[in-house]
Formats: sequence, structure tokens, C-alpha cells
Amino acid sequence: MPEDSNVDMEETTLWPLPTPNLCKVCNGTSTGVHYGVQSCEGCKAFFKRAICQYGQSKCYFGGTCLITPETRGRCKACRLQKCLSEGMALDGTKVGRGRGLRNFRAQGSTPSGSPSSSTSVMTPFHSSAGPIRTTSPAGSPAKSIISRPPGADQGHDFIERGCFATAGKPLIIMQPFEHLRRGIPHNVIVNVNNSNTTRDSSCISVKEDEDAVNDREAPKSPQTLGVCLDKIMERELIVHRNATAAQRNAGRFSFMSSYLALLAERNKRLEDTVSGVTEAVAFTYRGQIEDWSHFMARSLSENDDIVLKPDTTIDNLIVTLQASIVNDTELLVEFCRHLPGFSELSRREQARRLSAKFTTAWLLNRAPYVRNRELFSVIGKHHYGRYWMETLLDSQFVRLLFDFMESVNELNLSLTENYLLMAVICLQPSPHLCDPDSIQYVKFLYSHYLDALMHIFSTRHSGNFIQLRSVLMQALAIDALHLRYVSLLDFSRSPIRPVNGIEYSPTLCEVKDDRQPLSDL
Amino acid sequence: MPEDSNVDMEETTLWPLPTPNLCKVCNGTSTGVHYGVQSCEGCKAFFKRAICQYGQSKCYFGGTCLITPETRGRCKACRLQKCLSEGMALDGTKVGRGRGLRNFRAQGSTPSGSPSSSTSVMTPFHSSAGPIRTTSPAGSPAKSIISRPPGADQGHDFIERGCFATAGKPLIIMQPFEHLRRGIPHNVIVNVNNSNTTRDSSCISVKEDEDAVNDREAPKSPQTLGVCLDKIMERELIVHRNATAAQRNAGRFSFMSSYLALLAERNKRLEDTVSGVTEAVAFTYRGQIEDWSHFMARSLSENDDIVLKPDTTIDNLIVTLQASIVNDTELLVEFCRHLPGFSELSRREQARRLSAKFTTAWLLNRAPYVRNRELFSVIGKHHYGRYWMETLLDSQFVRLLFDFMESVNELNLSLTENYLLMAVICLQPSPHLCDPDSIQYVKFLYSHYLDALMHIFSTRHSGNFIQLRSVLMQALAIDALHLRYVSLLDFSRSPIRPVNGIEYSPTLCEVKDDRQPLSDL
DNA sequence: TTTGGTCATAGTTCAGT
DNA sequence: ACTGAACTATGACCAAA
Ligand SMILES: [Zn+2]
Ligand SMILES: [Zn+2]
Ligand SMILES: [Zn+2]
Ligand SMILES: [Zn+2]
Repeated sequence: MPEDSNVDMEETTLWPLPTPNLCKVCNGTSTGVHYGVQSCEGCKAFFKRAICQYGQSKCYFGGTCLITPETRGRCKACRLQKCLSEGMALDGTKVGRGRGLRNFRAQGSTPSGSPSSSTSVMTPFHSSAGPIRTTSPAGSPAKSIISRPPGADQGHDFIERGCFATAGKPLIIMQPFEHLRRGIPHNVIVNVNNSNTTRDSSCISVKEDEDAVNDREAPKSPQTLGVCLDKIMERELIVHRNATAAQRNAGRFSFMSSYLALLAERNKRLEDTVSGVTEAVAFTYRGQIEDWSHFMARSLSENDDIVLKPDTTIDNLIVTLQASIVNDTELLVEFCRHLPGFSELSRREQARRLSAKFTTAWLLNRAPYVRNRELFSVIGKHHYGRYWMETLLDSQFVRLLFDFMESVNELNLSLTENYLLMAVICLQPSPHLCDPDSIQYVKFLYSHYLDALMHIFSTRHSGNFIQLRSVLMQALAIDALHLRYVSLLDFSRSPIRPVNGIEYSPTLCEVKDDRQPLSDL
Repeated sequence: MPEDSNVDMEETTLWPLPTPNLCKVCNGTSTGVHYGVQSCEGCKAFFKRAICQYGQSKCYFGGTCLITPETRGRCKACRLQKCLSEGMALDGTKVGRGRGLRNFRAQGSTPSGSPSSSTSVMTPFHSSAGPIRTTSPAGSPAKSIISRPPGADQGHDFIERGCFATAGKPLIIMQPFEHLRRGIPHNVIVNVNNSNTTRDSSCISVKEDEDAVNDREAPKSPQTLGVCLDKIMERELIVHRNATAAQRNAGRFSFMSSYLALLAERNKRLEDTVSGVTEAVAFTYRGQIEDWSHFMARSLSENDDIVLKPDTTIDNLIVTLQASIVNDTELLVEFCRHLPGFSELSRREQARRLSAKFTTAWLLNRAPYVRNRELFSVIGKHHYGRYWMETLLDSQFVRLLFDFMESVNELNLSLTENYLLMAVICLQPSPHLCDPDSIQYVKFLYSHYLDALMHIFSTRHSGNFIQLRSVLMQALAIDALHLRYVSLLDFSRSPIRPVNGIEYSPTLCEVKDDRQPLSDL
């Protein structure tokens, strides 16, 4: 320490300012200001690695190693210490050609965090930089995806269940049998001979002797398992005196009542939420529902042959379609604004979420009006069904849309359930849709609405949870497709195609399990 | 968060900011409209580079990365995708500069056409004359040069209007003459197959014609759905002023808190129950678990060939088996007595229930020690596995037992889950096991324990509810078999066979339509 | 106001040790 | 396992239109 500071003093006093090309850490040739300090390439890279990936290191020479271009490799601890004492830091690094404003930090006394002893703790912790990322030049082989920060955890579990299943932590410490199961036997049981168990195995043999002597040895008469069990039950249970019936009932009641009250209260909450959805529908989609129901009923009754003819020109239809998209979006926004709890999301997240969910909501809204691969919806004054969809859109894409709508249809949802499902889907807590501070809340909302859906869904005989789960998964795929394809579609001209020229392919629907690093969110 | 400040501004001004200075791509601070989109310097430069010099890139995180100022550097593919879906395009619409021309010339071999069309290709095929050749990796030609579709205008005039001009929506102010100002009327064939003569003026004139034809709504300005959605969202959501972050948090809290309190209370109940099970295990099965785990681990590690040899005589084994049955029964009774709520059953029902569940519990207790069709359990001092089972018992019956244990195994249960499952099964409310006055209570207990099981089961990724349901059904079958067959087995002599002479057959497992409350699953 | 260009600095790679 | 020269990517700033 004294050594270093002397050197610093001399340099700064005798050659006060520039030392234009010297690394403040090792005195080598500097290539500019890195991490706030005039430094060389080596010290720059070393500092980054030291902060991001090295573990602890310690000086073995007393902590006062001189750092020069020749010696800087000899003691990592002292080199890092020097970096820190010169003011290097990863935080607040400006990307791009920012002003080197941070230089003032190096002035005056060494910054607060500089360790005085030479045991530098190289934590793997890092600020916003994220794990070291590899970018690939075109066509390079696959890159490894670097370790994911601990924050980004479970992805799909919450698809399966509602609040009651996910809210709260795991209840108990798992002592999984998996170690045994997976057939890697050797490292499993370390506590082989810890016979300090409360109940050691000898008791078995003890009992064995007793019972063998008492019950079974002498009589050779057949003894069924049933008889044996009865005897043991009698013996065992008689030891514990049982309460009277009245006492039992009291016990039962106290055990059940509060829990049942909880369940009742929960059901009331869920029903409130369902009512909220019903009201939201009445405020928004109701007109559409009536129109389309009527239209479908009429079309189906008039004419068994369901292939409907086009009733306008492409250009007119495109204009109408654009308008209907606007209308649908407005309805979706309005619908979600009526959902209890939704308004507590930030406006920006609302916008992000609903933009991302447009396609899925569009499909859910229309699913009830699909019959025999035809869609009976009306936009403007025109029937917008398979004919126009196939005319305007990629046919594989259209097939996917119908597949999804038919999947939804197989659920046989009631009207309320259908829009409850829409709410659930609009609230799926995908990381890329959540504000950083809203993830927990959205997870709550999602599972709450899912609870509500499951609640009314399960009261019906047809409740098909597997299919429901499948639909939720498909919705995620549609969301992915929306981002990658649908939102790039140019709806202003006749073959509606994406502006980036990447045509539809099923791979666009793939939902990978990967989560992008969310460390600093 | 920048958003908060915006919200605050909003609160004070009472008038929604028309377009906050936010980058449409990354939500950072915008510096104006670049390439047709309100964007920041970074996204502007990125887009330019991405189009002109980068090769293709691909997302390694699933293709739905969130793009924020902090995260935008992590995934080029998603950033570019977002740029495109927001409508960014390189073309000559805002040709304001000659520098680029100079640059093109300096590069040599520039297509000499008008500067605005130099990169204008709508197809996924890239123009062979890539304008800027850089040091991009060798042989990565395929980057389609994106161009703004003809007719796209830029700047604020478009932003002010709803996208798609919101045909039929009176609240939007049309600016039908905006394009007249810019474009020279020009009769070009309507561009379903957009010819590459994408001069700005021509496209605008086309659009004008369309406007005139279609009752002056919906100018055909090519826009992606993504842009459209953004604009509507902005318009719709801006009408409803959002609360401050603090207000939102308060709202969230009030919405969540009582419900979460319910959940917490419920989880506490479940947790209590699970703890009860864990304690019950510690009091009863713990010694067995340790012994058998150790035995299995040792057996598997010593010897890949798992066929274990008999280590005693049949007569000895039968005696030992009898003793172990006694022991198992005692353990089962003791285990269930520790289960919260179980003691409130009448002694008679306890006995009836546990007698009936003996076989199922026996199997559940041993399922974790089954590997490759071998059972690694120890009774007395002897291994009791497939060899002895098949020697003593009906081989079809043995096969059934192994089938069930392997089904249980497939659930990959933790230790606690395994015995929680045992509790659930012991509490199945079959009518023939219940006292008349206890049916409701048993149903409650059953669903309570099932809740607890589902709860911890669902927190694990492997939660396989279908398999769980299947196991519960199989358990009922085993119960039926126990009554009809197992309890009649005479364990006192060597081939263990039923005293009534009715040999095992699968029909004995049939469960009458007993209407078990499995709908809870 | 928007454009292309600049360039200091950040991040990444890979042969060398 | 670490190092660092060389390379690529980023974006604030700028001058020009
Ligand atoms: Zn240096
Ligand atoms: Zn040192
Ligand atoms: Zn941006
Ligand atoms: Zn990505």
C-alpha cells in the first residue's frame, strides 16, 4: 500500500495530468479509459474477468506487490486491488461513446470500496453486465447458453395449476427418492451406519421372535391374512382408548370447520372474479357475440352447404379488416380494463401485454363461431371466414388458426368460461411481458383467474383439464408466433405477408424453455 | 423507471402526453423518428447496422426476448425483429442527405439508380448489389435488405393518426390531404404485386387514389400489425390515466392481500398436515426406510446382476414374513394414528380401514425400493424380493404387485409425498369403509390430504397428475383385490394360497362403479 | 429534424502461455 | 486456467442536408 501510493503521489504531483498513454494500474501502454480508469487492454480484460468470473484470490507476498507490465501476472489479488483502488468499477459504465465522466471517482482518496488488505474478494456477482454472452457471426455453430441467473426460474409450472397450488413456498423439504431411483447408487446413502435412529432395525427382529413364538409357531392351522390383521388391529387400537362419539364429533368439527370456511371464502372470491368477467363481456364483446351467434345460426340453418361466397372485393375487405382489427383491439383493451386487478398493471405493461395477446384473443373471441372448418364472423358487413382468410393469408398459417380455434371449441366452454379463458391467457406471466416489478403480481393474477376458471370448469361434467392445459400451451405458441410473425404482417395490401419476408413456418411457434437472463430486472 | 416519471407528469398535467419520448423498440429515451419509428440513438444505429452489415442472427432464448434499454444488447435477433415489427425500414423516404451518396460512390460499384431505390426490395431475395460491403464474415450473403413498403410515410403525421386510419371511427382526425402535399398524383397500377419501382411519390399517389375510391377512409399505408397495435394501445390506454406507481401498488396490495391471506392460511393448514405426515413417518417408517435404502444402494452398487439369491429356507422365510406382516401392520396403525384428523374416526372404522388398506400400504411402502422388476426390501435379516414372492405367491398376482409399485415409482415421489400418498389412500372414502356418520368427514379428510399432496406435488416440475390419478385408481383395485383375495391368503404354509380356493384372476381387481370422488383431481 | 458517419469504449474471441 | 492483442458491437455526438 505505501509503495503504491507513493508511486501514485509522485506521478500525480510531478506529472500532474496527462501521462497520456500509461495504464494507471500497471503502467503499461494504455488504450483508453476502461471501466473509468485509463488502462491497458490487459488490465481491462483482467478486471472484467476478475469481477465476473474469478473466485477469490489472495496475495501470498504480503499484499504490496508492485504491478508493472512485467509483474502484473504474478499476483491477481494485488492487481485487482490496484484496479479497484484506481477506481475501476463495472457499475454505471456507459455504453457507446459516453462521456468519460466517471474519472472524477478516481480522484482524491481511494474510493470507498477499495480493500485495504490484499485479499480481494472476487465475487461472481456482477452488475448489469449479465453473464458473458457470446454473439456469433453468421452461420457459426451453436453457442452455449450461459448460466442463467437464479431469478429466472420456473417457467411452465404455473400453467398447470391455480393459486392454491402455487402460491406460497413448497411446503416441505423434499427428501427425494430420486437419488435411489435414478440408479446411481454409490453416493446415495452416506448415513449408512447411523444407528442413532429412534427406531433401529433390531425392533423388527425382536417382534419377529415374539410374534413367532406367541401366535404362530405351535398352531399349524391355516391363518389368513385377514384374521391376522384383525387381531393386530384389535391389539393395537385397544391400547389407545378411543374418545366418545361426542368427543369425536367435536374434534371433527374443529378440524373441518375453519378449513371449510376458508374454502367457502375462497369460492366467494372466485365467484366475484367470474362476475367481473361476465360484466366485462357485457360491456364489450356482447354486441359481437349477439351478431355472430345470430349470423352463424342463420347461416347454418339456411344452408347445409357451408362454403360461403365472397361478398365484396379484396380491397374493400382489406379496409374492413383493418377497421375490424382496430375495433377488436379496442374491445380487448376495454375488456381487460374491466377485469378486476388488471388496471393495477402499469399502462405500459397493459399495452405490451395486450399487443402481444392480440392474436390469441382474436382467436378465442372467434372460436365459438367455428363449425366444420368455417368461421362465422362478420366484420363490417361482410362475412370474414375461411375464404378470405385463405385468400389473404398464408394457408398453413390459416390452418394453424383453425386448429387452435377447434382446440378451444373442444373444451365446450360456456360464454363466461370462454372469456375467463381469455382473461387467463392475457394474464399469463411470461417474463417478456411483465414489468420487472409486476411479475409476482401477474403470477398472482394469473393463478387467481385460473383458479376461477378451474372452479367453474370443474363443476361441469365435461371439465377436461388435459385439454385445457393443452389449450394454454397452444396459446403460448400462438403468442410466440404473434411476436415473430403476425405482428410483422402488413395488413395494407392483398396478400398479407410479413415485412421481413420470413414466411410462416411451424418452427415460428416453438416455445423454447429458455428464459433470457433477467438478472438485473 | 422512466415510466413513473411519465405517470407523474401525467398526473400533474391532466392531459395525456401525446407521444412520450420513448423509443418504440426498447422503451429507452427517444431522440426522434428514425427510419420511420420513434426510437433512440442506439436502436437507430443498430437497425442501420443490422440491415447493412450484420449477417443473419438467431435468437438463443426462444425468440421472445424483452427489449429494454438494459436488455436490448442481449439478443440481436429479437431487437431487429422488434425494429421491424415497429415498422422500421431503410429506404429513401427521408433522403435528406448527400453524404450517403458520397459514401456509396466511394465504395464504388453503386447501382446508379436513384438513391431512394438503392435498397428497395420487398421480396426476401436480397438485392445483389448490397450497398455497403463491410468486413462481415465471409460468405454470409443472405441478409434481405429491408425497405419501407411503398407509400409508408413517416414522421409525426402518421403517429397522430390511428393506425389503419381507423376506418369508420369518427373520433380520429383524418388528414387526407397530408399525402397530397407530398405526393405527385400518378397513375400506377395498384400494386398487389408491388413492382419494385418504389418511388416514394408513386406509392403515395396510389394510396391517394385508393383513398379517393374508398370513401376517403383507410389510406393504404402499409403498416405491420405490430405498429397498428402499438398505436391503438397508445391511444386507448392514454385515455385512461394511469395511477402512480404508488397507487398501483396500493391497488395491487388491496386486491391481493385478503386473497393471499386466505391462501396463506390454507397453505398453513396444508403445511401442518404435511408436517404431521412427516412426523408420522419419523415415528414409524423411518427405520425401515433407512435400512432398505441402504440395502438397495449396496445391492445395486455391488452387483449389476440384480437377481438375488435366496438366503434362507422357505420355512424360515414364512415365519419371518408373518412377523413382518405384524410389524407392517403395527407401523401402519401407528402411522395413521399420527395423521391429523385420523383419530377422530371411530376405532371400529380405523380398524376396518387399515385392515382393508394393508396391501396397498404394503406396496406403497415398498415401491421406492423396486428397480428393474426387483424389490430390495429386507424382512428380518433376509432379502424379500421377487424370488420369494414368486416362490410363495401366485405369479400373476406378483406381477400385479410389481406393476402397481412401478406405477407409483413413475411418479418420482419424494419421501414425504410417498407417505402423503399413503395417507390419501388410507382415507379414500369408499362407502364400505366408512361409518355411516363419518362419510362426510372422511370425504373432507381425503380431499384435504389430497390437496396437501397436490400442493407439494405440483411445486415439482415432474408433477404428473394423470399418473397420480391412475395410481389412485389402481389403489382402489388393489383394495378390492385385498378384500376378495389377499385377506383370504393363508400365510402359514408354503404356497400361500387363499383358503377359499379361488385363485387369483384379474377380475378380482374389478372395481364396481363406486363413484369415488376422484373428480377432485 | 433526420441522416449517415465517427470513434471511444464495451464486449468477445482465440492463440499463446 | 489465465492472459491480452485483436476484433466486433454499441451508442452519444456531430456535421450536413
Ligand atoms: Zn495495465
Ligand atoms: Zn500481491
Ligand atoms: Zn431504442
Ligand atoms: Zn431473443
